Formats: sequence, structure tokens, C-alpha cells
Amino acid sequence: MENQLSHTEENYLKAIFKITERAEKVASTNKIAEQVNTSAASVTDMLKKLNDKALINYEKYKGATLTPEGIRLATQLVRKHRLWEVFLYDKLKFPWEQIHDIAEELEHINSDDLINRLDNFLGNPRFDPHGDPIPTSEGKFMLRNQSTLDSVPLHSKVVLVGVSHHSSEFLTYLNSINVKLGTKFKIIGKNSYDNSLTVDSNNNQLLITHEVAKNLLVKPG
Amino acid sequence: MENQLSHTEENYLKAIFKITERAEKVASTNKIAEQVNTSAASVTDMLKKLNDKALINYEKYKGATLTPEGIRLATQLVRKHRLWEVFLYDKLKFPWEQIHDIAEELEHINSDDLINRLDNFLGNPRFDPHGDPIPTSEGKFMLRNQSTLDSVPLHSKVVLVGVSHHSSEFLTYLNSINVKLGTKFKIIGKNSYDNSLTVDSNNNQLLITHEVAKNLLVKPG
DNA sequence: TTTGCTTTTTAGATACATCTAAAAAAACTA
DNA sequence: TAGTTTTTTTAGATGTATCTAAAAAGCAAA
Repeated sequence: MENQLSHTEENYLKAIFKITERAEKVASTNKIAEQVNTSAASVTDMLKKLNDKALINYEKYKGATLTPEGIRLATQLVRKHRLWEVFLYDKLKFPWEQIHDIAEELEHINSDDLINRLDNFLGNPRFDPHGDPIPTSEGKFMLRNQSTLDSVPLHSKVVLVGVSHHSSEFLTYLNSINVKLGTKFKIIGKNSYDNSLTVDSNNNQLLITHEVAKNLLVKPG
Repeated sequence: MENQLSHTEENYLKAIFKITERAEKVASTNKIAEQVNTSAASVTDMLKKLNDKALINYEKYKGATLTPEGIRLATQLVRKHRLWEVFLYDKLKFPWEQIHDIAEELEHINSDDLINRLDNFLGNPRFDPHGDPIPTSEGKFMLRNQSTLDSVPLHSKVVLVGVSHHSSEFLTYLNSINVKLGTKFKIIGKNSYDNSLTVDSNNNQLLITHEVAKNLLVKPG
């Protein structure tokens, strides 16, 4: 059962996991290419390889899904990524917009013992600094009922529990409008022509575009 | 000045650094091949490449030495390696015989900010768990006057301050005879036919072979 | 200084991850 | 459904890191 994947193979597994995690049932070649930032032709080559290794189900022109073993490996990668993010944020005091890229590298370090010790050292955190749940070593996810800010009704009061984009640009923008995990919002206006929102946060009025609202995960509060 | 070396290139730099650090003035193709565990032919290819990048001075059939920039990069790799070892040992409580291999992977993570924050987080340690000095971010080494156990005179009292082999096998052997950094020795016998030593440590009499003694770094104490 | 051994380099392959351009299949759409 | 557009795959290259086998250079000793 010792697979020993290359970094690249691991990145493809994570990409397929991410794509099929939400809406899509299968990950298309183009979606994967966009996710791993390469050409469709390269993706086709890799899909054949991962299919041969029984980590994905792939048929020509029909996209890919993860096999149980593929899911297991992808979940462990997510676990590693998020635990390293906690380390960088909690222990090394990196700002949240800088942790994703470094964790992308750290997640490829190969040692179950390392990651389990790290988990304990960090106090077995259940969420990372972006609010994403951290899978256990058995691959169990802590799921939370959350919505995106653009889908909550007018006048509701919510609290930010996660962000679904981790790019430095997006998070730096949130910093600039003083929005972080735990920030409370009250929806005080909806503009139907561009779906932007006016919200109250810390007694300041903020305009949130639809693009931004889609990536803010909130729960009632 | 952004080089962005591959893991392999970095490993070659480290190997040349290690070889030329001690006795040898230049690193020969074969020595490097042994160090990075590959064939002499592969080494020749890589030496050409590193020479083109001005990280080493290399002429056909004459071996390699590091340029100032090569020394700088190799020293930073050593710094990263040793700081990660401290993290694994001090924070994650790995036994000392397990930290080298994991640090070999961690040292390739690319972020000066990361390593400087790690340094601070660890309390700016000056020595790693094997007793090796940790270079500063400016590349300065903390040198210590130390000898190998096989070279100290009969009846002298010394304390173990370092080991010059980091393999799991060697360190596990030291564990088994209850030898660790800080262990005190008194040389009570020298056997000239095989150069083995009889020493007293913690009121136990130990037989230390020459092969082991050569790799134990001690200072008077 | 010629011979023979050792070290190093070259030549020629292989495997991986990638690319562009072109062909093929699938999906729309009129 | 026939034509058009989009998506995906194939074909053929490139660059990196490696290998084995063979050639070349260097060294050492008789």
C-alpha cells in the first residue's frame, strides 16, 4: 500500500478532491488544468497515470473522480495543509494571507508520525486559520452548517466563520476592510442590479460585492 | 540574484560543502556521488550545471569547490536543516535518531521569513540536537574547540558535545549504551591493537570502538 | 616512460512533467 | 440533424535528473 506519490501527483489529487467536493460530480480536464495551472494536455497525461495507480476513476472524455484510496490520500493532504497553516499562524505568527503558499510546500513532507505529533503539539485544532475543518488522522471531517454571505436574507445577523478563497490578494483585501474570522455582520441592504450587499460590521457600514460575498462563509449569530 | 534551485541541486551544494568543510580542499566526483548516493556520471552532469550557475568552480577531472555564492546557499541550507531538527526534537519530541531524515525534507522549503520566524520561535538556538552549530541568517558559524574522543589522552575527563554522524543506526546504538549529549567520560584504557577505548560514564565501564570514538565530539569537562 | 589501474567524462537511453499544434470527440444551437 | 463551437485527446518536442556502458584522462609504479 506504499504509494509514494510525486508532489505533482499529490497536487492533482488535491485538485480533483477540491473540485468534486462541492457542486461537480466529476472533475473535468479543463477544471483540473485551471486548478493546477497547467495545460489540458498535461492533465490528460496525468489522469491516465493516476487511473493506472487506481487513485482515480477516469475514462476518456468523461472526467475524473477519486477512488476510496484517492479520497483517503487527498484527505490526508488536506489535513497536513491545514495543520501546517495552524502552525504558521498560531506559533510563527504569520498573517493569515501568507500561510497558504508556505503550507502548499509543507504539506508534501512525508511522515505520518510528524503530522500526528504536530497535531498534538498544536492542541488538536479542529479548524484552520481560514475556518476550514481539519480532518482527523482517520480522515473524518468536522462539518459545520454554514452559508455564503450572499445567500442570507436581508436583516439577518451572522458571524464570519470561514473564507472559501485563500489567495493573498483576497485576504489582504479583507484585512483592509477590517474583516476577520469572528467578525459580525448585519445585512442592511441588497442591491439587486449587481447583487452587492450593504452590511454593518463593528458599527461601520461596508459595501460587499457579490464576488466577495460568495467567498465569505457565515453562520447565524 | 533569485536562483530558485531544485531539491537535487541543493543536495549537491550541501554535499560539496560537507566534503570541503573538513580535510579535502576540493570535492571529487566520486566523493560527491557517494554523498548524494548516485552515479559518477550523474555527478558530472550536475557539476557542469552548477558551474554554469556560478555556484561552484569546476574543471574537468579536477573536482569542485563552492564559490562564495555557493557557500552562502549551502550555509543557509545547513541553517534550515539544523533549525528544523531543533523544532522536531524540542517541540515535537522526536527522538534524536529520527530527526535527520525529516529535516532533510523540511530544509528545502523556500522562505527566508519562515526560517527566521522559526529561529525566533525556537529561542535562537545555537546548536542542534546533535551538537552542531547553527549558522545565523548572515551565515556566521559558532565554532567550538572540540576534539574527537579517539584523540584525547588517557585519564582525561571529557563531556560529549556533538556527534559527527547522524544516521539513525549510529544514534540508536548510542541510545543503547546510554550515551547522549552532556554525557561525561573518563578515559580509563586504550587498546593499541584495535584503538578501542575503555571509558567510565556514569560509573559504568564502556568499551568504545575506534569507529565509534571517531564520531564522538568532546571537550574537556 | 610505458603499462595498468582508477577516476572521470561522454554517449546514448529512460522516466517524468511539461509544452504547442493538430486531430478527434462531445456538446451545443439554429 | 447538420453545422459550429468547445472540450479533450493525441502526436511530437523540450528540459531535468537519472542510468549503464564505453571511452578518455589522470596517476602511479615498475
